[in-house]
Amino acid sequence: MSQTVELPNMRLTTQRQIILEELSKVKSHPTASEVYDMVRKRLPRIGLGTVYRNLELMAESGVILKLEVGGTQKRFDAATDLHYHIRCVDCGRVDDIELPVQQEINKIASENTSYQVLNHHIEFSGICEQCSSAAEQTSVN
Amino acid sequence: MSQTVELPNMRLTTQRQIILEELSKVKSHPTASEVYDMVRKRLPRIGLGTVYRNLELMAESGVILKLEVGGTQKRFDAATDLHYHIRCVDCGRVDDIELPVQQEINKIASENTSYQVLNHHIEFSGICEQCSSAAEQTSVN
DNA sequence: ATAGCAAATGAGAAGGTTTATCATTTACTT
DNA sequence: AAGTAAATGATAAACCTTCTCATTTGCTAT
Repeated sequence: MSQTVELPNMRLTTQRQIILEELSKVKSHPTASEVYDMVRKRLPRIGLGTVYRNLELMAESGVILKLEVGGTQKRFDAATDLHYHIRCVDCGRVDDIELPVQQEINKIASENTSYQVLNHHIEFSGICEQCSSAAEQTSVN
Repeated sequence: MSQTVELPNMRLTTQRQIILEELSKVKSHPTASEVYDMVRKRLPRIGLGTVYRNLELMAESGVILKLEVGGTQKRFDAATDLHYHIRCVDCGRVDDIELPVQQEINKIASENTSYQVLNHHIEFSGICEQCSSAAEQTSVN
């Protein structure tokens, strides 16, 4: 069943729908250009600017999540519930990590800064399975 | 007193020394081009590439810290002890935040991922004092 | 001291990601 | 079904970072 998606204050264009659909399909955290590649299979004439514009707009309105994790490119996530991420220092891929959300540390942080604390994100870094086994292969020689 | 700085496997060039000195002077977490501006006051003919190259090299050898926090630019920090950061969502400035380092969560994370966990970083987001009071000014009208 | 050499620099080009511009198209209102 | 503002596609521009290479510089071994 396809549920109607809430896109506040924007028109429901084909492009927007398909961008959101494609992003929702994957569990990875694709970059804008990866989303562009996915969407282009269904809408070959879509412009890269349209993808950027809509990812940005949807992130602003809270429909999706923009991850400003390490690496050069921003990544996007259709799952908006708060969860943490782990990034491979070798290949740059980003995965979710299961870890109870520590909502109480916002409070602790508030007591130690002049900022008005809004949120927090924990990013782990490590080496993913693929890169780990690839490294083993090459070191055995 | 000026202490001799350890720069393993690299020549002690004037440029490197001054880049490190200038970075050590500030408590902020400047971007490469901000470091470039600071250094250029003392070495007007230094190239931007040299600044990037050396910040990268020093980060690799652990002399300084490269922060891959949110926003488009990477930031650098002369303090290499593990500590957390808070970033202003309005102006992008980054400050240290006092918070006991939760080294135990690396272990918890390890039990919930196929990655080999190396490290973690917590980034808070919020609104800094300046932006907060600036917003108050404009809303009172 | 100084000659030799590899490493580092400076200047510029090039690469990659993201944003801006603008004529044309499209979704929505009446 | 017509009108209107928003969105699109194509392209250029902006921006950050990395690369290239001739020249300079720091270091080593005379």
